[in-house]
Amino acid sequence: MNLKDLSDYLGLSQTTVSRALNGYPEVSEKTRKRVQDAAAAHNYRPNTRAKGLATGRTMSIGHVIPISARHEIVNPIFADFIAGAGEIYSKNGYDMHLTVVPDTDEARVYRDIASKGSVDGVIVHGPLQNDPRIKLLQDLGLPFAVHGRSGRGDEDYNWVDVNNARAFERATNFLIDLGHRRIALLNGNEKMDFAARRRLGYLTAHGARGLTHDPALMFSDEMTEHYGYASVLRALDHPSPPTAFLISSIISSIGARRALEERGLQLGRDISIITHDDELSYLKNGEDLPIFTATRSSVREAGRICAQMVLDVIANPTSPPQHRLLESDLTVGNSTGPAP
Amino acid sequence: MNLKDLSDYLGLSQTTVSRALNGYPEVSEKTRKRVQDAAAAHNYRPNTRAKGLATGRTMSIGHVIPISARHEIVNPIFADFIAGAGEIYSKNGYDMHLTVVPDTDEARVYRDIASKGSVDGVIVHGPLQNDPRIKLLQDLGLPFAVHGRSGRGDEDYNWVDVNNARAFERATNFLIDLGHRRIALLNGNEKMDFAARRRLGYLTAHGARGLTHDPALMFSDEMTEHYGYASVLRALDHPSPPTAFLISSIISSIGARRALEERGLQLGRDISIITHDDELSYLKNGEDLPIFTATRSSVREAGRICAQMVLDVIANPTSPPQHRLLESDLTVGNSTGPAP
DNA sequence: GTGAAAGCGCTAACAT
DNA sequence: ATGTTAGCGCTTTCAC
Repeated sequence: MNLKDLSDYLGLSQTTVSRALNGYPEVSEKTRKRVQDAAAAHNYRPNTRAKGLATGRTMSIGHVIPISARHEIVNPIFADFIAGAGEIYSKNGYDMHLTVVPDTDEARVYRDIASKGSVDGVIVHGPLQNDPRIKLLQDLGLPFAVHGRSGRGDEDYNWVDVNNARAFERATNFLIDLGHRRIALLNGNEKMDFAARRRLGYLTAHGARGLTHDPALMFSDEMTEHYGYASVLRALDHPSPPTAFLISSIISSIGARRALEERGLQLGRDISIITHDDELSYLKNGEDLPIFTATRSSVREAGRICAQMVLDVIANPTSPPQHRLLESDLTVGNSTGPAP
Repeated sequence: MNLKDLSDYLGLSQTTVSRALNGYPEVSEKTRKRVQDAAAAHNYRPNTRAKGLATGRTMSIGHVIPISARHEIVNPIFADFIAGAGEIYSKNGYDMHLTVVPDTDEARVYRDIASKGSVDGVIVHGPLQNDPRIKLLQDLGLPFAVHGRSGRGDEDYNWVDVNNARAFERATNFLIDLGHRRIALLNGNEKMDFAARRRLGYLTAHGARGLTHDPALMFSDEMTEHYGYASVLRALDHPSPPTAFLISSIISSIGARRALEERGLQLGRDISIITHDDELSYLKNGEDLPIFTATRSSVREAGRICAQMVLDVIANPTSPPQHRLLESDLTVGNSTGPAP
């Protein structure tokens, strides 16, 4: 059932039917009602492509997901973010367009997307420090918002980010307050902006307390289970091993726990860990401690905000860039204890 | 740059340019070369919507992701599956179209998708037992493939699934062989087909050994961290607590471990757990044991297979339904030990 | 081997 | 308040 069929059936012109359905005021209420009923009865939906062609808007937003060629991992955070963004899109009649690319030829994909005219805007995932994609998108004139940031010069594009630096500064301080002096950092890949900021927070806390950090206890890589496992073993093999671990991801945390189990170390007694993204933090102690984890639900919220941002830019292309720095909102407390 | 601009520039008709670019044989090689070079130089990409309108194919596949209204969780498995599917799509010039919906109005979304003509086919995620979506899609005549299955009568649609029943049967047997007699099952929501099959495998193993299962040790819900945490605590509070846990998801496994830590139970000594989806299984013991986990990489492979299936159906709509039952391919061994 | 023209399903000026 | 008409950018007959 297309517009022509429907209008033939109703004995009206396509125009009138279209107007009735799209809420134009010049249609008589009686006609509108008749049209709407018929449309509903015949399950009519305007063809998206035709509508897009005619209006010049696609009503869809692109998400480009870079995949490391090296590892078979996709950050699970992504799923929650998508869920949040999806909510906003549905609510506004938008679709979501996903492209999965090897991180090697991302630029090409953006160019494609722009010239194929398949989306009205784009969300950038997993920004690196000084990510070239941002300039590229600006040059292409494609509306976009970034989940995260990309180094300095954050003023001239739209982004939503959590305060990673502060989160890790707080977490580190918390462990220092418990008496820990050797704190290992299992960070993400520090080419990624979020990981660089986390590292910074970790270092800031050390600096403020006059503590020196030990590079041998600082790890950086894609946050797989195996990485968590292997890094913990390496840290423990250090002549002067850490008494606490600060872990960037729940997935790596599993590997880390496995390694600690193997070494017979009991959490909260022999060793402490704090894991970012760990939803369960608040369960163990109800105390109102400072906060530093970005949980699944806050990632989802970030998705909502980010999606809304692109829609805003599309609606009003000349408005100034928007920024949102989210503070995390859960309390500390996973398997942490005083230094042994 | 569109077709008209390009053909004007070349002094050719749109027809010829289109033919040259789409590999039609009647174009002279000289012209073709000239056209291709110009297209590349000007970064020309045919407009997707216009092409779609003209050909009647959208070159895009829809993925509909149901979200529980109740919980803020999205199965992380999804991300890996998407990654695999995305690879296949890119390779074949297809796009991926994502719709996130509250599980309450999924049917409407499928109807929308079908009548809006925005995709050539669909992948069904997270099938329930006797999922009504399958009949709906068959009625709508939309090509589709299911990730997973949907109860009995699996013959008349396309699916890719892992052998969940066998996986859990093996895992249970493995624990029984180690001497465990009280094995708790932390299953997913048993309305979902995969969870029902896992339960079945668990029960089959008990039945074959003449053991009775204790319903008080069998849990079923969405696989959140909190669910893992709470279920383990409940199981341990049982007058006759389990000596082992079989856990359906790595996310719940984290909660479970947290609970065990709190009770001071040491894995592999006081208590055993085996977690489905745990990538690290093979690390601890190199032994060549039977296999039962679906890992991230095999989920990715499932995504590839499933995507290829829809493309096949689209290319050849009359071909008989395809089925692929994947056996899992990693060895046992996470935090398991003999019964204490 | 190349081009003119119709049409995919819709919207939006421009009538009336 | 309703209809006519001309596109949106492409593919595809049909003609030369």
